[in-house]
Amino acid sequence: MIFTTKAEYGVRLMVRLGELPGNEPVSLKTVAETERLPLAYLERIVALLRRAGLVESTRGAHGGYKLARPAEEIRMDDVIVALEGAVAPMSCFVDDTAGDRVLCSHLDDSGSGCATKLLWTRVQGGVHRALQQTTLAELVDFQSAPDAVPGAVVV
Amino acid sequence: MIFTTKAEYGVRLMVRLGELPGNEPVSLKTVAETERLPLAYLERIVALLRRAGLVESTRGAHGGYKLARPAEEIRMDDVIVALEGAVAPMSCFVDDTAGDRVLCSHLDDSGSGCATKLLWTRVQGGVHRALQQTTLAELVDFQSAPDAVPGAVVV
DNA sequence: GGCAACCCGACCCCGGTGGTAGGGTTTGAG
DNA sequence: CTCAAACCCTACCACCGGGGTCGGGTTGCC
Repeated sequence: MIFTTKAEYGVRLMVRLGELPGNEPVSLKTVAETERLPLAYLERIVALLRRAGLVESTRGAHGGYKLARPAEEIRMDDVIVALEGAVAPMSCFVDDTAGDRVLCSHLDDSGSGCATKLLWTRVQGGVHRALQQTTLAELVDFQSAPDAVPGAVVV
Repeated sequence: MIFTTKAEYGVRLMVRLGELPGNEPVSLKTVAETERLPLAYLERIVALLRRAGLVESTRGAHGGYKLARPAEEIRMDDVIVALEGAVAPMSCFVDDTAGDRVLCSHLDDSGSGCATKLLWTRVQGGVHRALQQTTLAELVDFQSAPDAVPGAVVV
């Protein structure tokens, strides 16, 4: 049960963008070097963030990327969805974004839903809440000063 | 971000075992047929549950499996760990079972931990709590009578 | 116009998931 | 005592997605 490196790298990229004044765009090359990540791969990852409207790009020489919104207003929920697609604990889980209905595809029969449905729903809820209640700004603060952030998981 | 079918099949197996009187062992063949799962694969899965002490087996003719403890006392946390190994949102996550320390392996440098640490820790906490607060008995009840269980995710 | 950057599609290697095959070994029933 | 039903185990395999690379294109400041 893991996120892929897309999420890891993408989040680290976002944190980098979030920890500086903010108007000047940062080149991917810079990020790739300081974070020691493969540049070509990062390019594909940042494309996901751009299409999701989380970062903005300026092309040409001295171009780069910057956050589309201030870090305080970016919920990690959105970031992860942009990077990984809808977060679901099981492949048969399709959540229409409304948030309550959950479908289990391997049900050809009628009657009682699969027993695991309840469990996966709760797990998904737990992940969703954790992601939604964390902002990019918190991660930025955490990196510059660990221990300073009340690591406590939301109640 | 998904669990594998090991978790899915294993949980369904446990639910089957949990929904009957309980003393008589059930043969895997029966479960495989009613759940329409491949028998040979189920055998490998149930071995994980047995080694974890969650089910007991009786060999020989008319043998089978039964729960080692009443369903009310089985937390899904234990079941998932037995089936999938330690649940971690990111491959570099190694949690010593104490529960608080989290190590991130791709840190060769000193100083500030990777920024994503805070995020993965919270996600892991969310999953852990969801699994720990759900008992097998709840799933059994849910299957026989959906809607009857307060689907609400723990607070 | 040249170089630095963003863009994009095609391609590739590898490990793990999700099985199957084929054999044991235990034990109740006839 | 024998047979068959069940548990048990190891070895093997196909496919797919993750985690990249390569090579080129397009923009636009100096």
